[in-house]
Amino acid sequence: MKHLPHKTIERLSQYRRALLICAAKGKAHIFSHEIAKIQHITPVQVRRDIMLIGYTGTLRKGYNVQELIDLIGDIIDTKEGLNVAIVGIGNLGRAMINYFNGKRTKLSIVAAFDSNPDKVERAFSGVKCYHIDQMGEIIKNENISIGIITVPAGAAPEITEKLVNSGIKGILNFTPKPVNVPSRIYLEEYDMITSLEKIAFFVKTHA
Amino acid sequence: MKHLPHKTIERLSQYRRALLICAAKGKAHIFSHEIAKIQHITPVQVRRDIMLIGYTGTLRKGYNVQELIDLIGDIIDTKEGLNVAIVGIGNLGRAMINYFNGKRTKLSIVAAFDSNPDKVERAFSGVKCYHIDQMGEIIKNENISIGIITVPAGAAPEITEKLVNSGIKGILNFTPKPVNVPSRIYLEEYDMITSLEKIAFFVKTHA
DNA sequence: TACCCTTTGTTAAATTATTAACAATTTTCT
DNA sequence: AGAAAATTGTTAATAATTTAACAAAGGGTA
Ligand SMILES: NC(=O)c1ccc[n+]([C@@H]2O[C@H](COP(=O)([O-])OP(=O)(O)OC[C@H]3O[C@@H](n4cnc5c(N)ncnc54)[C@H](O)[C@@H]3O)[C@@H](O)[C@H]2O)c1
Ligand SMILES: NC(=O)c1ccc[n+]([C@@H]2O[C@H](COP(=O)([O-])OP(=O)(O)OC[C@H]3O[C@@H](n4cnc5c(N)ncnc54)[C@H](O)[C@@H]3O)[C@@H](O)[C@H]2O)c1
Repeated sequence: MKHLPHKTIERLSQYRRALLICAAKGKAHIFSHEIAKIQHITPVQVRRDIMLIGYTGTLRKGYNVQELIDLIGDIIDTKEGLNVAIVGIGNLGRAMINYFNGKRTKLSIVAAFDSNPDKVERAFSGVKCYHIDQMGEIIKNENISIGIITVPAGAAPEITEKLVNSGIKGILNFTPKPVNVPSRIYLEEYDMITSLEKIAFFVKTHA
Repeated sequence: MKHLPHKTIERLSQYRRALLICAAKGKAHIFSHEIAKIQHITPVQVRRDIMLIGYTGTLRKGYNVQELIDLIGDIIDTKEGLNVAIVGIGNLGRAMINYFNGKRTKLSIVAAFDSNPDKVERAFSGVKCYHIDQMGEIIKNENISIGIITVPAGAAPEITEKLVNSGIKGILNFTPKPVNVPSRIYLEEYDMITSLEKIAFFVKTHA
């Protein structure tokens, strides 16, 4: 197994999410076309992705759900797990913490930061909120490697810089303001408006 | 201008978002490399996208910001605009309404739905919340064509079906449960965990 | 004027991603 | 046993996307 395509990594994450649900329902084996149905893709693509990670199913029986979950874990997760911090405990930040909380063992939100004194020193869905000035210290002490940005757009550049200076390795930016990071840092950005506008375009052109 | 690639549509939406900020700052012209810098892509890609939509800049002066905004609008937006509904007024739903509110003229969230009686008949960031049972009626009356799903994952299939039966044209699903829709409906799904796991993978392999 | 620099627009090449095709194997059925 | 059906694994083909290459044009400047 050499270089996994970007898109394959995304799909593996999604397969695992679906597989965990199957496992919870007591399903022991799954066919490529079942995974495909769930993810709205083709069975060939599923088989190809699984081939790329070197896993082999059983003919006419499909893939062993638990084995596949474990293997995807070996690829995506690190042994000790990675710690995550979230900056900005507004509506979106709270939604994210709340959603994430307790979902993953290998990826955990261990700290929150905010500048509003009403929020610091409180816990949100079990995650303690610190003042933004403590960021450098906490990120180092808690060995945090990923930061999620959910502050107002105007504060994004400043927060990004703080995260970078604190030694973060990856950033997920939810503000509509694109931020700049050194190339060693992996940056991912998401904005709902792009998703909606894409839908709008296809609704329009398909009409 | 024939078929615009999927990816180009996404980027056009992002360009416009950035261009609107530039316009607000009073910037009249912009170079391909400036747009590229903001979006973390190459200037060639920007020029190519702009070529595909048939716009032409001025040599050594760049693109006219307002013209480009307008043209992207012509491509993505419909003349009268599209109406959007959001289902599930929890943390995430409120974050989304609040973010979206007042941002776009051509795309507006005109109704919210929830099953919790404490939430119906109230307004959230200016959007009125109706009971889920009124969905069919309101979607037709208000001419809503896009639905955003932010209910608990378990309720996603049922809500999807309701939206489909109400005649919705496009769906943006934020629950971690992939849903099924007829092929005439454009579906977009987003899950933060995929983003985070992708970051985790690249942080791990780049280390 | 002649030359250099910048920046666009476009075609061509390279890369990445998806889909198709099909052999191989196991199970089921007759 | 033999035929039919289902399903995986893999290679080959196709399609989509990005990147490179470069000509053309405008402006600055010696
Ligand atoms: N990408 C998306 O789809 C999407 C959706 C909704 C919102 N958003 C964006 O996410 C961000 C947060 O949205 P929200 O609704 O949670 O906003 P919010 O105003 O509710 O929350 C912002 C939080 O950040 C804190 N904050 C402000 N300045 C800060 C600073 N300098 N340092 C640390 N903390 C600071 C505030 O105290 C507040 O708690 C906004 O930028 C919004 O535009 C993005
Ligand atoms: N994609 C992402 O990145 C992301 C992030 C956070 C949360 N989520 C998901 O988004 C969803 C909402 O998250 P949240 O934190 O806002 O949850 P929440 O519990 O705060 O809100 C859910 C809302 O849906 C309403 N609801 C429940 N059942 C309903 C039904 N049958 N019909 C109509 N309304 C109903 C509830 O009354 C509540 O208001 C969850 O599925 C969560 O997993 C996704």
